[in-house]
Amino acid sequence: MFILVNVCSALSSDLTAQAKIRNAAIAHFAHDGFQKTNLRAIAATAGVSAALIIRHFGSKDNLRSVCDDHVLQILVRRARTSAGPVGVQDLSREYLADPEEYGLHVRYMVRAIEEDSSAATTFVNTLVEETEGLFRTGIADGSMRPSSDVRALAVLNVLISLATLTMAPALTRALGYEQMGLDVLQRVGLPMLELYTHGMYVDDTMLKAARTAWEAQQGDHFQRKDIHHG
Amino acid sequence: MFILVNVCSALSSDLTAQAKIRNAAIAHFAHDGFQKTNLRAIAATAGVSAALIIRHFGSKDNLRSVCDDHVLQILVRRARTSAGPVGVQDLSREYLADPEEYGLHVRYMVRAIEEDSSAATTFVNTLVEETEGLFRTGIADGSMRPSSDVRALAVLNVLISLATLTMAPALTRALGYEQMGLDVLQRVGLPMLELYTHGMYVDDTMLKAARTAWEAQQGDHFQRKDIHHG
DNA sequence: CTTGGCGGTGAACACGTGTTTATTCTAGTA
DNA sequence: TACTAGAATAAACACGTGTTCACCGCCAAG
Repeated sequence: MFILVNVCSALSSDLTAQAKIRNAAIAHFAHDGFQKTNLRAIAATAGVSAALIIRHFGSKDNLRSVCDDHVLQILVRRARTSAGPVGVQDLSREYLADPEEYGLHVRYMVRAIEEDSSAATTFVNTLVEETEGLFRTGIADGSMRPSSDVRALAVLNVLISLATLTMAPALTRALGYEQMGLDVLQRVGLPMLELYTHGMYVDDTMLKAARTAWEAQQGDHFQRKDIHHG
Repeated sequence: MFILVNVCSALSSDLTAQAKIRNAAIAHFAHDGFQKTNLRAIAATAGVSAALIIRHFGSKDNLRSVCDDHVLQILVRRARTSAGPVGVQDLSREYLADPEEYGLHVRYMVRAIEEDSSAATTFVNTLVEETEGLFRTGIADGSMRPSSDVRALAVLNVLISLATLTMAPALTRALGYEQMGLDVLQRVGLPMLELYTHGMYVDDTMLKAARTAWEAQQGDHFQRKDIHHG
């Protein structure tokens, strides 16, 4: 229901059954996540039977990887071409600008990131790559400060941009709004830009302290127990 | 398996069955998420039968809410007492400092945030509140720059801190590391501190542009279609 | 007209999993 | 010892869901 009717425009016409299924699956995965959507719901949205999905895609997992590839291709192409001037919160701005198409794909990727699928890795890497390039040119032409670690800075920025999407509900509520919207985004975007232009500390006490502390720690950091992940 | 053996110390002793089940559930929910863990796995870790879980907690959902309350209580108390000087990446630092106990609870909360449970809202709100208070005193004593919107700045900071946790796998890989660890955290932490002390733009071109653009847009922003969420 | 491939379907199967039920074990008490 | 309340369990149940299977039009080729 809900937004699923919106994408009917993308599947009501004379598309092939495979495309209809794929689009319906993308919509459902983006809206409910991979695990929570069942094949019968996808089938209903696509106007086919559940058996046909298996016939065409073999399994639910394979359907997912096909959707991954499709969304990834679209988003990556879009990320490469539309290298905006800021490049930081483009993602969230475009997300709100065109909820029907772009928003669907971005939401799909957000879900993929949360579930840590392989497509998410490629997507994040592409974003980092583009951002890093943007930063390097910015530093070269003098519009940006030089950084000790451009790569890490790019990662940090992508992280922040994506975080506003993945944690949109919590963020929205924390600011007292009901629904994510342009107002919420501007409310967060302004401090973000302020942070980007002049930071939030008045001097470099913290920075120096951290630098010396970490340099001193370099000798024994390897004897720490590592932490397991996923 | 994996980290679950680590928490055996917390449940192998003479705890009551309810506590054993609760701890086992917290470990499993933190490690695999709510949906992917089944009652029989929790029962096995706790050394009891699946039926006993239902007997004591009524349902899986209720068990979840009990775990939510328990973890929330611990984390909130800890957040309130240990108001560190920086307050920004404390979370991730403590996360790595004590993976066995604190890390488990933080991971639990990260999962709760991803699944957007009600406990996550309370937790995020608490963090934002604490951070905002920290910022206001920092601004008052002159160690921090004044901000046009302290609340939003606090939200932004909590967002960034939590993002490094929720997207730890993607972040780690984007920097070319195998596993999250102190090295990764320092690699991101340094640019973060640099960003916090002097920003990354050399002038306020972007900031001014955004400000004027948004002010001009204030007249017609309400006629945009809103986006639906979750 | 028959035939064979192809897109498509409904019903059934297999299995994981939350929950229920009947039963057993255990400890405290008279 | 006998009894009872509650803790704990194994087995069964209910149900959702991915997948398989037998079958059905339909349409071009012979």
